[in-house]
Amino acid sequence: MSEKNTPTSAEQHDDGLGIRRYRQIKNKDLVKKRRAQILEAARKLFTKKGFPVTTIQDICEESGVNPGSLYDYVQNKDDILRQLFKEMMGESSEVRAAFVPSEEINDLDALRRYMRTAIGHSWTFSPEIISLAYQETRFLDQTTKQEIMSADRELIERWMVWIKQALGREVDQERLVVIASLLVFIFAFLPLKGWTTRGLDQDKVLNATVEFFIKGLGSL
Amino acid sequence: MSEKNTPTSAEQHDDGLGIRRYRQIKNKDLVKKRRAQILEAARKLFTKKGFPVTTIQDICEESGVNPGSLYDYVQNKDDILRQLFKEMMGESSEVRAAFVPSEEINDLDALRRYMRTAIGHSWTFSPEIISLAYQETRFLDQTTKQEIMSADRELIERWMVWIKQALGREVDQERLVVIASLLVFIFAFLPLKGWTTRGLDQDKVLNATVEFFIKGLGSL
DNA sequence: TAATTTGGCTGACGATCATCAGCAAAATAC
DNA sequence: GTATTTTGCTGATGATCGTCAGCCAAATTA
Repeated sequence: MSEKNTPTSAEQHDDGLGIRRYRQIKNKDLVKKRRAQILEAARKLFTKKGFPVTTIQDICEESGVNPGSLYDYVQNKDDILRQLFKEMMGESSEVRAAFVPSEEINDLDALRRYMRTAIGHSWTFSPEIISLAYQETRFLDQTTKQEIMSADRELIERWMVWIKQALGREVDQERLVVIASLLVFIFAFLPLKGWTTRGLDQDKVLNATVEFFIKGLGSL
Repeated sequence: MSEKNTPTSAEQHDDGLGIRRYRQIKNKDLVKKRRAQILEAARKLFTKKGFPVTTIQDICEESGVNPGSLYDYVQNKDDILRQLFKEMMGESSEVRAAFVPSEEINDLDALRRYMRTAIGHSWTFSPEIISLAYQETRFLDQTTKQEIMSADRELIERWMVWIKQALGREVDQERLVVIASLLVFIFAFLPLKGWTTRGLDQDKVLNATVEFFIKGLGSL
């Protein structure tokens, strides 16, 4: 990633929070608070401008943390992106857990209801996070990248199960994969193209999308 | 965009090809050739690494053009991205023109056939170009960005017409917009997520996608 | 209140990058 | 074969950015 500008610093300590520097901040609550500030600002900026063009100074201005202090709370710029993803992954798997359908999905109506909740949720909750996840992935290390990919895959598999349950019959597996992929894909990417649906109200888009998908299942 | 590192150069000329420098290359064929080299290399690199992290040196290495010479053929780094888009837009509108359906789309079968051609084509032809178009848009100036957006919009409108013709009846306009948008969206973005469909052969994905869409039209 | 610790912040270092001036080499003209 | 134009390329310039050492103030402790 950014191999540049990495002077070697002598006398580093490890505070168990992942920060390495010649001194450590003792007040853990403060560390948490500042780190949260930094990540929040970074999320906003990375989303808007992208990781590489966002400067540490930008982050400092947006978060109110002084450039001199910033390195007391995060390891380096790359670390900020990594932390952000950790947070997101945790968040979104929590969310996903919370959004395991509250009812058994045994018919199309149940599927429809759940789909509406799930899509609606993913659209309103984290448009920018998702955009971040898919656009800035390339700047992450291999492991984090793979985590994201497997999360995606897992989600696809869940939808395959739900769809099959809703239809209540055996279906062509290969087609099922494709459709479930399209579904997850739409979830993730529509926020990115907010301008596509500009002028239409969210609710109508949501309805149209859900009905379209339900009908589309007829191809299975 | 990159407001940095822009020393003012005295005594500039304009060669009518958009290059401004203290001297101009006389051999127009050479200019064309070198520029093509540069753009080809840039396309490859921007696609793989992204615009901001690709350095001029990278482009020089990949293209074989010397860093000292490069500025004889393009204005600056931003210009390279802009040129690339111009090229792509020209290319793709040519392609789109060529792919105006060869037959009247008066029923679902004709639509199905055309959809297969169009999607298949857009998937095989320019996965990386499309990725470029959508991921690096934010680094372009407002005008170029708007060009792209309106090309997209235009395409959506065409599909709205074709779909309506295929169905041969009046349909809910708002839903139609959504579906056409989804279609164009899928066109553009699936190549990006090549890994989604990894392990499945293109042809099956294509079939499943088309059939899914055709069935989905039932929601109109 | 004095001594000590802890955190905020100024200023600087080293690295990289885009850009280009000026010279060497090649090509062309004479 | 010399003179002149045209292109290739070395080397430098200015700007920015990530990173951090070290000084100062505030807070805590004694």
